[in-house]
Amino acid sequence: MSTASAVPAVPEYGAFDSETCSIARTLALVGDRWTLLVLRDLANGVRRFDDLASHLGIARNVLSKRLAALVDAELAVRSGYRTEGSRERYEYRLSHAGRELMPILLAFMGWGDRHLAGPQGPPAVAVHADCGAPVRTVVTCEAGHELGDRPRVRMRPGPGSRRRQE
Amino acid sequence: MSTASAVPAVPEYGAFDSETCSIARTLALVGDRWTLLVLRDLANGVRRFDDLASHLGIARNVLSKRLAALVDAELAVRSGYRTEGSRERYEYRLSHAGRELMPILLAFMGWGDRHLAGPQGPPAVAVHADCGAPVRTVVTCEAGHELGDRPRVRMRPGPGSRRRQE
DNA sequence: GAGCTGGGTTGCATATGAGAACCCAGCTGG
DNA sequence: CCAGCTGGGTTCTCATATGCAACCCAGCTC
Repeated sequence: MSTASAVPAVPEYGAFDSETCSIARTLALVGDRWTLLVLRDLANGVRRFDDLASHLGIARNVLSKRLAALVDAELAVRSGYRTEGSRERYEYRLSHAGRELMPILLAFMGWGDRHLAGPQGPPAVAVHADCGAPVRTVVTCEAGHELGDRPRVRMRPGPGSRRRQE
Repeated sequence: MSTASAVPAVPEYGAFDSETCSIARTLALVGDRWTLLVLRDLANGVRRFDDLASHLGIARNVLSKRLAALVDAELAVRSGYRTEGSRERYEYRLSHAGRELMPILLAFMGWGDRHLAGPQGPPAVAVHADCGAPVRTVVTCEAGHELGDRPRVRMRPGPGSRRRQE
């Protein structure tokens, strides 16, 4: 059963705690089946409960929980608004932290465009709001190299690393 | 209930099908609570069932299904290997397409580093395997602009776009 | 005062996940 | 030549999450 695996297969990496990892921590916030899609729609200006529910096809109770979790995590902000001749209603928008998730969404989009688009091409194109040119995510290193589609990357323990128990 | 919402709140965007979207399609493959973590570990060289199960803390039946799905989607490859004095065993590695998911993982990591790392700093640092310098993901446009942490992006329908039914 | 609309909550059926036990093939040691 | 170990799973049961439909409520218009 290899419990503690005295000699782990990948010593440098395997010895570190899986949950103490920025990927795992971020996924704990937004890594379920719906949250990233909710964020996508919020990023695209869909702000109202019913519009989100109907555009996403998500169950309303689930949407309710997701939105509450996003507000709780301060990735989204719920605020009241009122249009004339109508009582106060509520809407959701991304917070600054939430908007910083955009690169993640764009990375998903880039991969899907390259691997899952049919023969007709990608269903949507993301463009720079200022200049109108298509955008993409690239991986670069601080030495200025661009790492390409299959970046060769190694993980090193950082200052906040924690060894695995047991 | 606003079913078809004759005038959708975000006309240009809301009229398009939510599932016909590269983000949604990619999430359909890798967007559950475990798959991206499995991919992270595969990317870091953990290749064996027991090592994955014990490092991730994932239930073995779930790991089994996730790996089968990854192999099925050709994001991972299962192959036999044998060490001397031992029968044939199996291991999993990323395929080329799977390795191209790295930018997504790095985007998650970058966000978590900035928003969820404790006072001690990030738990791990991703470095360029060739030069050792830390890497990051950036969003750029084809006109050469760098879009920063909260990229201002607009979605336009692409060649493969589909309008929403009903 | 009846009905519409936005923004939800409640209750129930089903699907997915966790956790532990079990299984099987082939090596090795006694 | 059989017991036990190891890697790589499967099977079982139980808990949680999700989907779906129905319902609720407040304020506005008619």
